[in-house]
Amino acid sequence: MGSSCNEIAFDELRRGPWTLEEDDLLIHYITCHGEGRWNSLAKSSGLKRTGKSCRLRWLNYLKPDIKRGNLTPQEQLLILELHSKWGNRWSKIAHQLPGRTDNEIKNYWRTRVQKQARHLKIDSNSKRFVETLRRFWMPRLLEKVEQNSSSSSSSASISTTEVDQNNLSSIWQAEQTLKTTPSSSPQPTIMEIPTSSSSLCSSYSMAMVLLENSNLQIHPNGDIATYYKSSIQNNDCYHVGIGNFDMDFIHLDMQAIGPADDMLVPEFQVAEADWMKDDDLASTFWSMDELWHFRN
DNA sequence: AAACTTAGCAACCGCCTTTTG
DNA sequence: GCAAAAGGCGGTTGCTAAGTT
Repeated sequence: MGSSCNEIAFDELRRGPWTLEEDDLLIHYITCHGEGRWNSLAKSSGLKRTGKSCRLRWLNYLKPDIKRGNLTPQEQLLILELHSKWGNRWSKIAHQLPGRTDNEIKNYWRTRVQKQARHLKIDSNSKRFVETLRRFWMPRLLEKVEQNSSSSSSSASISTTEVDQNNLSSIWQAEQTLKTTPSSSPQPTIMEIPTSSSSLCSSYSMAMVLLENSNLQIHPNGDIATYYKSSIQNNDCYHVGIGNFDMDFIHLDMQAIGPADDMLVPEFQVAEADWMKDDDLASTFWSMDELWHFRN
């Protein structure tokens, strides 16, 4: 269909890995003219690439706010939770993880998570695998989050789990709102979570991390969470919903420690199916820590 | 040391949706 | 309202480095 001129142009299109020169050209062009209109951008910039290729390179690699390096346990937890909720909606999941791309999350899922499914001979899309993640892996990640935070609090090193005390107090206030709500209330209470909490990486509980992440991404301008409170075996239980994000928590009362150490712990207890009692499966899963990137 | 395998990830492909003229 | 172009998304491929035999 195209003219011979266009065919020649097509033949000249570059493919494969980008060179430093091409990256510089793209960055410089976008800095001057902004992103978008990728096809005309590709032509005007002098790059011998398709518009799609330029767009992908920019969004997945060159954009300044791209975060590089291993996913943190917090991020892994969030991916697992969101994937169980939304499935392979990589772009949607990526929107909940600042600086992470859909491609990166997709790769993570395929290379790490599906590998485990294969290892366990479980279909990664099956309910059973989801339960395995919830029962064995998510608590393990949670443990890792706690470990990281305690080690970071005892050293001066900067890490993603470093606590911003001001934001922590905001979260604490939000939690107080949660706790003071009558448990007999038949209607969900609306709770506002301050946006200033967005940069918090809580070292105290995954619940806080999840709240923070959800807050950060779903409602950037004044956030509203709904929750239900109930009580099981003397523990306060909460169901928290922020936007499309829902999760159950148990409140563990640790009075002597004080506000910042009061914990909300995700409730991963699910109805125990027979296969869950399979010691072999459990030990197989637990022994796979080294295969996962719990470091960082 | 060489051959082979595996893991990780950047990049491409094709399809679908949205935007533009 | 329609067709073409552009953008977006999920699936797949292929390359490279690291690990294993």
